[in-house]
Amino acid sequence: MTNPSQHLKTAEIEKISHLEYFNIGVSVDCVIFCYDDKQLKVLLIRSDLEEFSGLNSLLGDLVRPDEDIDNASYRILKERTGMDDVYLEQVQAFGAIDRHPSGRVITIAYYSLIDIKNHRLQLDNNELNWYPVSQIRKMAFDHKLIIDSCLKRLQDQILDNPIVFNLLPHKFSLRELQELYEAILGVKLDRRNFRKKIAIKDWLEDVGEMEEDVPHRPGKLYSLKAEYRKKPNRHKIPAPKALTS
Amino acid sequence: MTNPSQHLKTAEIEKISHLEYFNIGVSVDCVIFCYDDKQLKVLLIRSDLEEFSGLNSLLGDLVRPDEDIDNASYRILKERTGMDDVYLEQVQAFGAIDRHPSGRVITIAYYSLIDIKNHRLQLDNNELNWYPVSQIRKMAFDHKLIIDSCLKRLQDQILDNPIVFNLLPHKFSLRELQELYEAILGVKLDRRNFRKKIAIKDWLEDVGEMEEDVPHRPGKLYSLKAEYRKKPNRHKIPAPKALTS
DNA sequence: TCAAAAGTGTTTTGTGTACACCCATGC
DNA sequence: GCATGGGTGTACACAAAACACTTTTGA
Repeated sequence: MTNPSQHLKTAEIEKISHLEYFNIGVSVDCVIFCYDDKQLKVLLIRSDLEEFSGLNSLLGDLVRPDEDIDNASYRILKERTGMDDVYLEQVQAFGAIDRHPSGRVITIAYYSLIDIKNHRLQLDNNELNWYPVSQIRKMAFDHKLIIDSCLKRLQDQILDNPIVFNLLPHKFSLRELQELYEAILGVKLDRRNFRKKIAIKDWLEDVGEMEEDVPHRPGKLYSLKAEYRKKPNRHKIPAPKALTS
Repeated sequence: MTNPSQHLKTAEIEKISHLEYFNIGVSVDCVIFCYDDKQLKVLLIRSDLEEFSGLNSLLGDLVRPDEDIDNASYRILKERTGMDDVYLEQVQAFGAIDRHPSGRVITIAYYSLIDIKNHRLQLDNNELNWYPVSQIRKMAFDHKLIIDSCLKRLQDQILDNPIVFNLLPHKFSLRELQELYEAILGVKLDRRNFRKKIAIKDWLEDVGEMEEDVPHRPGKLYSLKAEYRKKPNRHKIPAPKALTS
């Protein structure tokens, strides 16, 4: 056996010998969630590809060769919504061979949570619009599959991480919060049990104000404690405990 | 406003107008776990790049333009281990700009579980070897980060899905199973509580045999029920319930 | 007979869930 | 005064955790 170090090659040689493989497009697709009208909605755009005429697609773009993939998703979000301080999280890559009619394009899916009241989009035409997640059917590309994956991930995350507050205004009532959880999880929750669980998590602080202009008894307003507001918890580190002793 | 359909373009035109973006390499990296010597180990290979001389890297390869990304990970596993009926699951993409010295290469990480006793690798040189996860330090590329992510995902999954059995021989004792869980989670478990929880999950069947050649009282041997053995549960669908009423 | 692990149950504690009544406000 | 949601507590079931002794085998 010869010395392994003799087999070493430089990165440059490595690349040149595989040039034909650098022929795949990489895109990022953002599943941008908002909460509006008691529904979880996703921002979709009318596809501009003839092949998908009449169908909606996610907001996405090709990743530039000099651009980090996380930055690409931020860029798309900034370009489309004008917001840049948002919760964004990668879900996974989708890479079926024929998922894109332009050629081989692998896409990396991100989901994002934004407060619609914090930013009014220019929805001045019917190209770009919010659609209730529950009503989304056929989409361009494999985007229905991507939305489903992102929704599932979101459902998993909200149980342990204080991220849903990115979908709400700064001040909100417990009823609003509960309705949001119900919209995301697709289930009805018991009010007393819900409040108990939220209280235990200790995420909220009473802002000392009440709801106004509601046609019933006003509820207290809360906001997320500052310590949780600073940075979204990108790296979930839930210690495995269900089986620990 | 003009009719939106006038703006439609074909996929072909779309691709031609973005040709410079089809200049990114896409690779797949496999974190191949096995369980050996009461330790969780990963299959690593000595890097053949000068830039990473002396460091180990994951098994990976560029995705071919006509190859599905899931298939690419299967191909790598097959080429390296000879096994093709294995548990494989995508974790996420890693796409920092400078993560690869050859140029812009985005990688998609998979983890895999194999039974080392079911297949003896040709480890006849020191290029390819199993390393205990707990002892892995510096690696080529961002592969340490990738391993950490995959381990975390594995830890999450084993609590609800019967996947660890891919790391064990067909027949095993409850002690072996418990030691495996302990190796993956990095914690000690209580024997009685562990057995209770495994019994509740109802994954196992008694094969009616006992351990042999052990220097102590032999334990019963179990195997995973056939219904769980057929197909690994690739699409985890855990109904969110912690907050439901 | 010793070492080493197999096998087994009970108690306590915490969490999830189901459920009902009075209160405050706007109209 | 009526409709609407706000706000609160208790009882039961189940799951998690702590914990110790006897049994079986090989050496």
